[in-house]
Amino acid sequence: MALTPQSVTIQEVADLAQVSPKTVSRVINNEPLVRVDTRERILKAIEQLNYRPNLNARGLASNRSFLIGLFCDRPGDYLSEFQAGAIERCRESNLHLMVEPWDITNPNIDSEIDTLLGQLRLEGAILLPPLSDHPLVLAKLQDAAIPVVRIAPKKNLSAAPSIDIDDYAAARQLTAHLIKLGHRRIGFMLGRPDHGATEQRYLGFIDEMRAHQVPVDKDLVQTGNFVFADGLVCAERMLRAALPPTAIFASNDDMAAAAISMARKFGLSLPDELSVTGFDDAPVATMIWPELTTVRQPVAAMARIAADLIIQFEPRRNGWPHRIPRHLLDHELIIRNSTAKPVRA
Amino acid sequence: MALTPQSVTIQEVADLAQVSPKTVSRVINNEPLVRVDTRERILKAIEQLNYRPNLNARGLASNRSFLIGLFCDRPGDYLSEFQAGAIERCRESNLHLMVEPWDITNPNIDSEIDTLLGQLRLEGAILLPPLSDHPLVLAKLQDAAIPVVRIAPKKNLSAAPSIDIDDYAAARQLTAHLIKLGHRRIGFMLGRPDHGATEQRYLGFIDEMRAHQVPVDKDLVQTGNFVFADGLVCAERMLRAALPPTAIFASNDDMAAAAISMARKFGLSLPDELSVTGFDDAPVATMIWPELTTVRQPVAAMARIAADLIIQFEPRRNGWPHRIPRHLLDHELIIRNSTAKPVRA
DNA sequence: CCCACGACTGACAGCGCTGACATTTTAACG
DNA sequence: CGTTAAAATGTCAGCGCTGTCAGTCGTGGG
Repeated sequence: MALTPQSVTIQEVADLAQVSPKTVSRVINNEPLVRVDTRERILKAIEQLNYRPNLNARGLASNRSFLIGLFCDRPGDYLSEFQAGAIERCRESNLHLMVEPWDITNPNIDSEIDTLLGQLRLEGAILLPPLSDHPLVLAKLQDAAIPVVRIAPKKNLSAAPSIDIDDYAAARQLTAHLIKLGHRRIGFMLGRPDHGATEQRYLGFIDEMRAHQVPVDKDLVQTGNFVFADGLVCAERMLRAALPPTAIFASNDDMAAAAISMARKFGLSLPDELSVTGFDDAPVATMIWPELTTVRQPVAAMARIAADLIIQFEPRRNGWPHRIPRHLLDHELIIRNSTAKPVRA
Repeated sequence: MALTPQSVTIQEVADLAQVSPKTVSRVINNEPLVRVDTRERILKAIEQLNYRPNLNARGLASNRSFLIGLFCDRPGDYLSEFQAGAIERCRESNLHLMVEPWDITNPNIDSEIDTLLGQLRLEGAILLPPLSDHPLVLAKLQDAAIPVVRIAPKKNLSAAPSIDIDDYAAARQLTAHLIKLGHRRIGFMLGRPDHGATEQRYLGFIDEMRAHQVPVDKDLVQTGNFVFADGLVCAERMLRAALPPTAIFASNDDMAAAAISMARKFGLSLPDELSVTGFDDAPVATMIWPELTTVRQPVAAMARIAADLIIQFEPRRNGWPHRIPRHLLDHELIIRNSTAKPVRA
């Protein structure tokens, strides 16, 4: 009946530990009336078999769900656009969205994923970067036969469909915009190295610079990890350079905001003495002055498609309905007033 | 066995529609081989009995979960601090967080909640404003005997525990800070009227002003609904006034950012010609210049406590472990450089 | 030595639903 | 009108676990 190979059940644990399933159940639920040595024997069996109780069965028998709802109004400060898009699509099909943050630096991620996947049979998983490229996570999900959608992945580590925008093309456009304005010394702030977008945006920048025969000064390429604080440091280094840039291409809006903040500390008048471009069109893009020239990603749409792909997935055929492994969505170049012609000294 | 009164089952629907449970199941799952009139009869029965299939049973029988995981790295742009805190606590107890946004202007919220609660038996629900005060939501959850924790609620509509900071006291402190700097004309931007914090922050402002015998000009009190765009409008109105303020108390950081943005358009030098205070210490607070004087809320801690309360809840006794209905957490006044002594003309 | 009693464990049914398969009905056609 | 296949519906077991309640075991007191 099961679509997947039978996972370990309470009965198997009971057999191994030479007790009844009920006693195993007692241990699982931390009930008191179990002798210490019995409990230990059972615990050992659980460990040995790598047993994870099935939440549906537990829930059905005991009338629980093991789920907590976080109720809120429409997405605002608290909820990201992405979640909102995914949740909306889930609702249409009577599904629910479970958010599972994972610290990729955690060495236990392995067993934690086992626990999650062992407990409940997810309909699918949407992977945000940098998890889109995490080999272990991808492997585990594949083993569990859980359909996966990767958002903005780096490599083709998996046959799973991916969704992203053409970061490379967008970066070229943004760079072209700066060059067209007359900039020749342009600094670049890289994002987190484990995000796929980081490389694409950089390549787009480089290629467009080359195409216009504008030299790229390696001193003006710095890693800001998509973080405001790091962006501050990058910007400071660039502005202190012997020949400071007249424009900075930051790989996201937070770092762009940092560049603007730092430029202000240097007493520069914006955007005349320094043009800055961001990426993402985050809320901050229009909350600062000058407002950021940036690239808007259709984040909610990406999320919706991701959820939709999972919902459309045909488990029987073990296949995706449309054989489009790679969805490239349109981005939009948004020119605001953080970019202008450079003033010549 | 059930802790709650037996809910409607597929059998009851089958009886009413004079078919077998299996056929009802076919309708639920949108299987094709059901005659149109049979389908309609069943649909009518479902409607009439207000039947909602039990997800645990469905999942157990068909080896599914009806849950989609959204996998991501540690909370950043996409994930709010609040969620992160709640999820962390849930993990410790092997629970999962399901995010359920609800549009309170949606007239169908009633039946949507029914659907959700009918489908799965939530362990508990955390209500964020303005849902913390939504009478219908509160009533439904109470009927379903689902423990509720209300975040920053407005009224005592419910016996459920609540968690918040002392918005009133914090607003008084912030106001005192401005008055101490020498401000006498202070504008105030109200938040969304349906948030409990809105009133408390305003009252704190008013009372502190009165305590120092500083008059409050009604023209300088405007509603910005916690939104940047509205804040822009408010700020413009205030700055256009015959006697513009020397300081603006914005009820959150987004609106404070708007005030700063607008002040810049008016050519004011900040913070000398206009002091601005925010509230929340949102990311934007330190991404703009001048950085915002604001109040930091322990958001993650609040979330953690909320989840913890639900986990600690004793369903058998139908009671909360510690009889502390109202948790007041400490806030922190953060003075940055968006506030300064007013320059006198 | 027996009994009572508490500590511990097991037997068993059933939570609500669906998969596999059996059976009945309907439609199609000569 | 009979035959046949397809369509529509039903039967039944069982998903994996826990609640209830009925044991079993060991210990201390009489």
